[in-house]
Amino acid sequence: MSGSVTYMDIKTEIVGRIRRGDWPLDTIIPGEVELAAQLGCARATVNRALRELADEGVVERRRKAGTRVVAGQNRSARIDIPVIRTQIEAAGAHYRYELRKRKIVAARDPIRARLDLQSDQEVLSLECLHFAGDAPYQLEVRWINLAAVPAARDEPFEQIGPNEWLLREKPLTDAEHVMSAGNATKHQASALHIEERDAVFIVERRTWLGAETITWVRLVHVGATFQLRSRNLQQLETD
Amino acid sequence: MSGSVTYMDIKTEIVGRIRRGDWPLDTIIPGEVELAAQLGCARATVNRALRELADEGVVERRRKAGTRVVAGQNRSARIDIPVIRTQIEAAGAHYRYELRKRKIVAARDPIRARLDLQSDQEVLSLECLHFAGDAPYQLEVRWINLAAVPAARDEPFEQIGPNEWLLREKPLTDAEHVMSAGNATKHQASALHIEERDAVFIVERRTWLGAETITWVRLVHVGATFQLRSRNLQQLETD
DNA sequence: GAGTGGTCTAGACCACGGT
DNA sequence: CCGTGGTCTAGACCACTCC
Repeated sequence: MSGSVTYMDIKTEIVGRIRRGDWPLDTIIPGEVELAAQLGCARATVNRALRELADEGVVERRRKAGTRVVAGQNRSARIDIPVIRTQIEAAGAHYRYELRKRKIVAARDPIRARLDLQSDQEVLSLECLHFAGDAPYQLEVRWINLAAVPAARDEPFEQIGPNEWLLREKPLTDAEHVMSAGNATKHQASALHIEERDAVFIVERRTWLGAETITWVRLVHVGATFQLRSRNLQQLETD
Repeated sequence: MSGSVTYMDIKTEIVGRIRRGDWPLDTIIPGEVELAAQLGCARATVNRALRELADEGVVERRRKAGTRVVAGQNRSARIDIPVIRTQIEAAGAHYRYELRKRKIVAARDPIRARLDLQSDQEVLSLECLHFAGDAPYQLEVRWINLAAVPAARDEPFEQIGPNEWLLREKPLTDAEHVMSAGNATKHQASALHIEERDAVFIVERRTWLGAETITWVRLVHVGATFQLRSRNLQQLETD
């Protein structure tokens, strides 16, 4: 019996064959039934291995057509957008939060579109600053859809940031992130204690609960000190 | 029998319960066996649903301890780093490639460390420019580990960019991306036809084949026109 | 129409990790 | 120790899609 063949074994074996050149790009690899026979395991095990490889972008699968090698074509990466307090404290710095603005307004056009609102519904407009030690780290400009999150109307956001508050109060089902670079505006520069036109790294996030848009936020970071990292490990055995 | 319960049904149901507040943050939800009984399906089906939810960061699983709700804590997003030609052509623009520099050198320190080289091994240093129509779109500065990719020594890279060439020639098992914002250096500004200190969006990528580092590349984009997007859909039914 | 992946099931054994 | 998740199996039926 000698221990079963695991789905990890199969992934390693298949990536190995691709790597060795046995299965060049665009090759249609053998079907699940045949692989199961070759490798001496159940089809379900092969299926799990191939499903994960497809998920990682190594192969592409289509019914009837089979499984095709596309390794490397789809450069997809998984990034973690850090929770600000966690990130700052992980770096060993003291985290401080400051509310700069809090105002209930009728949604005008750029915001109305982003929150997907029909009429001039009320939204909560917030501006906050997050510090790492004494240095400003992130400027947060946020709009919250009050129709979706009525409880936000009574929350002062003086002790707790809207990010953490929303995480606690409101589950979410869906998120969109847009990352870009920009030159600091006068306003951003003065808030972040940098020079005007210094580079800033901007993350814009929209979140939904079902079909309802909850919030839109622009997170502005000092470009010189901020990075997003991703590492996709295949966890292959050494050979 | 009324059609089986699918793992998707289970995911929807569980996210629904979390959303409705039945299972607040940090709740330990029922075990697989019990859920299978409740929902009328096999344990394997529940397992698949929970495994995927864990993968998406909605819950956290530990043997013996059970499955805990952590929804929203881990903001992870999947982004696709576009293949430059595809991206430009998808936008309806003409793609043009230009080689600006090609040189074989002994790896000095910043590069040696990035490529994880032991001694002063030879590396291929390249600089290329990618155009969308007439406008420079991306400046590519790349080093290739010649020990790992000897064939690159004989490739002129005049007709084909190193990105596309490497994708064809060399599989990869692992990739790391670092994204940041910066102010254009004089060199970058002149290459990209922008002003010095204009914001640039920088993606740095390292790739590996097994334990061997293949290449390190810095991709510099005009900040005002470049974005990375991600959208994590939960694909829940409307309710 | 027929072949391939997509999924469910029922049962089994294993491995990790709280107690 | 022993409960929980982690995985494998063997078999079955279904759904998509290419021919």
